[in-house]
Amino acid sequence: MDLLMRMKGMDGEEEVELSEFESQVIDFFCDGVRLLGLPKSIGEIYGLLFVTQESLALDDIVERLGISKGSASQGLKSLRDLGAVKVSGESSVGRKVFYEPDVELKQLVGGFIKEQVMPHLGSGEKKLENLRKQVEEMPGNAKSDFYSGRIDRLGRWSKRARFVLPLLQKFLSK
Amino acid sequence: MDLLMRMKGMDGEEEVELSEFESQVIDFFCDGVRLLGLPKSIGEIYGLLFVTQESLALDDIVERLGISKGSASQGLKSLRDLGAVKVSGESSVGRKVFYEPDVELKQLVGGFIKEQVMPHLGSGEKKLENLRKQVEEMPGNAKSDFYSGRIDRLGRWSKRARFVLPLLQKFLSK
DNA sequence: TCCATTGTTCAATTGAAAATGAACAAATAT
DNA sequence: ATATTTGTTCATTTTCAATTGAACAATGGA
Repeated sequence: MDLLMRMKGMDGEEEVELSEFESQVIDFFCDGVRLLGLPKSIGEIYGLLFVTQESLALDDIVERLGISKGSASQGLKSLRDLGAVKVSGESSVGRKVFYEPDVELKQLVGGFIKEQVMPHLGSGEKKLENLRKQVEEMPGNAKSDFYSGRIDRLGRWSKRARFVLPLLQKFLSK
Repeated sequence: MDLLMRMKGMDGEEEVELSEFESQVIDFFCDGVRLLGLPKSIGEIYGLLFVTQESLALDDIVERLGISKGSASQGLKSLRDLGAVKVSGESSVGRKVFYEPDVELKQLVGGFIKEQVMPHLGSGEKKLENLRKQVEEMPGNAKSDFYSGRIDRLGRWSKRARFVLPLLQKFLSK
């Protein structure tokens, strides 16, 4: 790296304040992710990518949002897992990675369902199975009948969810 | 209130421990409400009602769950607002109110959509409208075109949500 | 090789939201 | 009237998850 680039590196870290418009769009996504029970930083990062025409690297995100590198790294990891951001091809400099948002609602919802909802549904069903066994081992009486009915109902809820979630995705396609 | 009843009141507050089965069902609902971004106490209260054949009053809930009266009161209010619990008729003693759970999935999901999702959707649309105005006041150039496209996209997301949510409820009915 | 750049991990800190508990209100019974 | 039961409110405390920041890889360039 030559002198010129080093100098650019030194004072090139302009604290590029977010415009009012950018801030408001980012806030919009912060609200959105809170509704989904995700950390605010994820909304900030996705919001910044959404409102920025150029793809951004981790350092850009850290500088523009004023968050820590750790937060940005973890947030980007979550967003990658969710399929909400993708790696842009135009890297070229070293191993630096640039990100851009996936802006297709269907993909976003699909990723959320797959990563956040399905795992919970699965572990819930395991717990249900365990509960059902406990009921079967109880002495048969009015109370165990009541419990059995409740567990049955939970089982039906679970089935409905597995039926409806893929449908939901389908209806978002077009 | 006579002496007998007073005495019953004194040692009638048996710390009725939750059975292992009851605890596990309650845990099940705690996990569930966390996924929806609601406080744990709401899951506990609904879970207790769900796993109890008799309808319960606020004091019963406080005693059996070992939570504060304030928590129970607020939790029950939320659950009433969500339409997840209803007041049982069989009160009779004073103004004491007994609760039982609504166990119809369709009702529960409907209440959640109406109380939690729709308000957010509405306030989001107001923000969007405001953002669109800001874009219209920008000097026309490549950047404002990009912004305009993004805001359009968010508008379409919102429309899709309003279309799909009622559909979701419908598919849970039977 | 060795230094600079880029990114991850994780223990410690912080902060936002939930729970507490005491004061208060409202209704009923005595 | 007065006391008791029942329930709500809200300022404080607690809790737990998100964030930080420093240490640690891993890669690439000089």
